[in-house]
Amino acid sequence: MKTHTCGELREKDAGTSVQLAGWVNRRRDQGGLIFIDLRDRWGITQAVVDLEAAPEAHAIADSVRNEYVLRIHGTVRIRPEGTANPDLATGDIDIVADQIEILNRSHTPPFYINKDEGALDEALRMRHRYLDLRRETMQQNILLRHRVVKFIRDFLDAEDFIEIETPILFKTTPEGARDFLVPSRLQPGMFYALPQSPQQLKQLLMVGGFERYFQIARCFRDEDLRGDRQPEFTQLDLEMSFVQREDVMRLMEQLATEIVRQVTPQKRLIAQPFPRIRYRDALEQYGTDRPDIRFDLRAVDISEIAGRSAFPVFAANVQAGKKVKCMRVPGLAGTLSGTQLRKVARDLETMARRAGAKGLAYITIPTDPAGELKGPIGKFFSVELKLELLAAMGAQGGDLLLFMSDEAQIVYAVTDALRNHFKAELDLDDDLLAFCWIYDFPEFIWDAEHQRWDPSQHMFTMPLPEDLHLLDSDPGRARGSQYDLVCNGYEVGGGSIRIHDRAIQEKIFPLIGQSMQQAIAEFGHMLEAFEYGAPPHGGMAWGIDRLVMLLAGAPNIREVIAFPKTQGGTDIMAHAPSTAEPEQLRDLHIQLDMPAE
RNA sequence: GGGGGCGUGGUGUAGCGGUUAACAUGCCGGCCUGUCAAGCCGGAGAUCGCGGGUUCAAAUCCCGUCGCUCCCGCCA
Repeated sequence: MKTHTCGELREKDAGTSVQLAGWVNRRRDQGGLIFIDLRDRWGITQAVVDLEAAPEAHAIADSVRNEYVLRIHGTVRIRPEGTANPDLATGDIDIVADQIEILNRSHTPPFYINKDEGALDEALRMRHRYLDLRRETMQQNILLRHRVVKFIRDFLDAEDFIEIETPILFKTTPEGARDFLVPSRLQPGMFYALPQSPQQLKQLLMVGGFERYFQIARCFRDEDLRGDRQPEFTQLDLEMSFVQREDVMRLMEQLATEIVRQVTPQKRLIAQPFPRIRYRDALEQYGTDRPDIRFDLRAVDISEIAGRSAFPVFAANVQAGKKVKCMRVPGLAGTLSGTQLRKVARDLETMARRAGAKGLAYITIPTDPAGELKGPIGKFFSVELKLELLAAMGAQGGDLLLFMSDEAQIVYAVTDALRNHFKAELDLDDDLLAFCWIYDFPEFIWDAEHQRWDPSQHMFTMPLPEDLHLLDSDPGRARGSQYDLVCNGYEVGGGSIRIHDRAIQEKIFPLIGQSMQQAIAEFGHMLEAFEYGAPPHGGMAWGIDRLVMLLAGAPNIREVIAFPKTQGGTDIMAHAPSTAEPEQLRDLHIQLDMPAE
C-alpha cells in the first residue's frame, strides 16, 4: 500500500511518484488548498491537495478528520521558496496529491494524539491504550525498548550465549513473593505457579551443559504494585558456567556500558568502571542498598565525638553501643531566615519520626566565621568539640548538620528518608546514569517474626568461599556472593554465584527454617541435579522495564510497557481480571467462597 | 492492611460557601490557494466522579464510596 514511509522522503526524491499511508496528524484547510500532515511510525510528511488540479482528491481531503487512515498517491515536490518547514525532517518537500483513499475513519480521539505536552489522566490513557501508544513519546519508548532488547540479544549472541525458553506453567516456590496460581484441569486440585524468575530452571540448564544461557523472560509476582513494580515484568535472565563473581560482573558491566553508549548515546555514565560499594557501607552511608549516588549526601559516623558531648541522648546511646550519625546539608542554613530554618527543621524532624526516630537534632554553621553554632544541641558541644565536629564533617559556613542516633535500622531509614527528601529538591539530571555495584551482601537476614534466617537474595546463593565455615558457627556473619547493579536509586539487576554442591545446599535449608523432608519435596530435583556433575555457575537477572525506564527518562515503568496494569492490578481497557464462567470453574473443580461484604 | 494527592464541557486547567460555573484547546458550521500549534467569524457542549449530610444557599465545608496515582507494609 505504501512505497515510502512518512519519514524518509527528501529533496533528492523530487519528481518521484509515491504512495504513502498513515494517520492524519493534522489537516489545515485553506479553502482551495488543503494540507494534510500524514503520520506513521517513521515520521510526518505533508501532502498538498489542490482544488483545481485534483478536485476529487480535494473533496475527500475536505471530509477528512484527525486520525483518519489514508492512502495518498502523489508526486514529491520541493516546497516553494520560503515554505520549507525546518522543524520537520521531511520539511523540504511535500507530496502533491492526485489521489486520496480513506482506508478508515476515526472518531475524534478522547485526548490529543498529535501533541505530547501536558499531563493526561492515566486512567483515560489506559482505557484507550491503543491510542495512547500512537503518541510520539510512547512510540519512542516502545521503540527504545525494542532497541535495548535487540542490543542485548546481539551482544550476548556474540559472546556465545544461547537463548532458551523456560516454562511459564511451573511450580510454586515457598520462598519470596506470592505466586500467581493456575489451576490444573488435568490434575484436579493441583496448581501450577507462574515463575517469579527462571532461577531454578536456568541453574538446571547449566547442569544441562549449555554453559552460557540467557532469556528475555517474563516473570510474575503477586505483590502490590509501585511505579517501578508490575505483577508481570520482563527480566534479562542469564547464567554462565565455570565463572567466578568477577567474570559475571565484568561482562555485565560491559553490557550496561555498551547499551548506554550505542543505544542511548545522549546519556552520560557518571563513572567508569562502576563504583563498587559494600552492602554494609551502602547502608551506613546512604541508608539503603540501592543508593542514588548522583548526589553526595551521606551519613557519617561521629559516635566518638558525640559520645564526648554533654548531650545526654548522644552520651547514653554511645554508651549503649548505638551510633550517632551526622548528615551535612551544604549551604541550606545559609539561605534561610531563622523562622524558615526552624520550619524546615520541624518538617525534617516529622519526616524522621515517620521513619521511626524519636527526634532529629540539628546545628547550623554560621556564614560569618566569628558566629556561633546555632541549634537545639549546640550548647552541648564545647568549643574544642565543635571544631572536631566541623573538621570531621568538612563543614562550611551556611551548612546544616543533622544528627541521628538510634537503632541501626532506624538510622538507616531516616538517612534514606532524608536523602530522598533532598533528592526531590535537587532537580537531578536524568541524563546522568550513576551505575554502581553493591556487593558483599549478608547471606542471611534475621527474620524476627518467624525466628529464622531469611536468604538475603535466595536460597541458591553461594556464600563467599572464605565465609563458608560460618554457616555452622555464625550464619549471620556469612556473606553471600551476591552483587546488585544499581542505577540512580533503582535496582536494575542482581546476581550471584550459585550453590552447585548438594552438601552446601543442604546446610542452607535448616537455617531458613525448612526441614529436610520439606526441602526434598520442594527442591529434590535441584539437590539430585547437583549430584550429576553440576558445574560451578553464576549469573544475573536484570529488570528490563526499569532499565528502559531509566534510559527513556520515564517517570515509571508503565511508560515503557505497552499494556501495563493499574495499581489495582487491573487492565481497564480489556477489563481484566474478570469473572469465570460457571462451566470453567466446574471443569477445574473450583468453588468460590467470597467474603460476605 | 495503612497514610497522602487528584477527580469541574471531549481534553487540560481556573473557580474553593451566593458567579449566567471562567479560560485555553478540541469539536461543528462558514470564509479563505502556501499553511504547518494556520488565521478570521459564528455555534454547540458541564446537573463540577457517585451517594449522603451541614447550610437560607454547596463545584466549594463534612462523612462515606468509587476510580487513578504516590508512599509505607509487602516485594529484590
